[in-house]
Amino acid sequence: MPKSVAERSDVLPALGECFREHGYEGASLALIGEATGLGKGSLYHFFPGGKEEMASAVLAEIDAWFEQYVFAPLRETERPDDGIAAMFDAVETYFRSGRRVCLVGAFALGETRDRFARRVRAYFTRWIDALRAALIRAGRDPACAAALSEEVVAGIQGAIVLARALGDPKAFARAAERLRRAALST
Amino acid sequence: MPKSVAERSDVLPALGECFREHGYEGASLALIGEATGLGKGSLYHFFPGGKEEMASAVLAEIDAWFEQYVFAPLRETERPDDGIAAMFDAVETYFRSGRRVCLVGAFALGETRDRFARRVRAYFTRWIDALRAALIRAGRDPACAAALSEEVVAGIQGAIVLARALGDPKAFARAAERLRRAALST
DNA sequence: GTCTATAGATCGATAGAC
DNA sequence: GTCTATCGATCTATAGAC
Repeated sequence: MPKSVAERSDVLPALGECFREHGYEGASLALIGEATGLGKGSLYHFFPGGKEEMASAVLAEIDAWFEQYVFAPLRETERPDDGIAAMFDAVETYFRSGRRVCLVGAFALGETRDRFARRVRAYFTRWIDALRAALIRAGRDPACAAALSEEVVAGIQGAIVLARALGDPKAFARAAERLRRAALST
Repeated sequence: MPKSVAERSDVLPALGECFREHGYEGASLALIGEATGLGKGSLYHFFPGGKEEMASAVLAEIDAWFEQYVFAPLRETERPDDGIAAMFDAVETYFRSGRRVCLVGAFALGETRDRFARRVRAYFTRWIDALRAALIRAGRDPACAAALSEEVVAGIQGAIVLARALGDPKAFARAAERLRRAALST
């Protein structure tokens, strides 16, 4: 009996890991099929647009995850410091202390930057905007909040690069801790 | 008359830009031939190891460039603050305000991380070590210098990611200016 | 040293049986 | 919905003429 997948969203996690692991160009349909356990026929049934639609769906899911666990807490938590703390908790878990790359950041740096430029820009814009608003609610003046929000988001991306380059997850943890203190010390 | 290239080092700049532009997997030999103006025959004459040797040679050249214009000034400039300022000047020029990606960082994030892992790690280790030593010479205590050197190098990488993602070179400039002040304010 | 031609493998994508 | 078979294109790499 052939295995059946209820919805295409069921394969998105494996799809995401495959793109994270091999990059957009490097993630061949053979590797994707291996990672998802699906043949090409099934993959094209779920994603008629092929690999580009697969990557786009993964980016949309990442967007939704960050919206729920990072951006929304920043915007909606009553005490802004709680939202900021929740952001760091979520981010440190999500990126597994730098062992897991940020697919959006990797797409921004890599060969795929033009193909998904709008989605990539929207992700970072919303992150920075939500963090800046929280910092302002926490009592920072707008200019400081704008600079600090960029510093934190860029710092997290840089920490992932560094941790991967050094093969040292602790480098990510150190940077995250430093950024957390900088963001919370009003 | 067929054009002739004196040495393989003559094609390394174009080769580097091609890898920066398209990534390791994305830089096909067709694109590389177009970027360098050389046919496959010539490319394999200079790089018998194929694409992997091409990328390795590019990384070696990048390493040498940073050794000369970034690491050595950090280590050897008499007044450490001058070395640190020279580092920021060189880096801001080299990365063209974030319009040009760091190939080493991109390789660290991307699909190619294992293939060039040693070279990637060595690049970042030497950068951080040289900066940390300069900060200590400038009067910082060792723990602070270690943290700050990681912060600066990761911050630069993150600033490149962010500037590319937002399509806004000013985001790189702002981050570089902030990091420069943090590194120089003893 | 540079080129063209091409091998052999793999790519993304499609067709059609079940 | 899932599979296998297969298409044409493209890939890396090689061979050999000049």
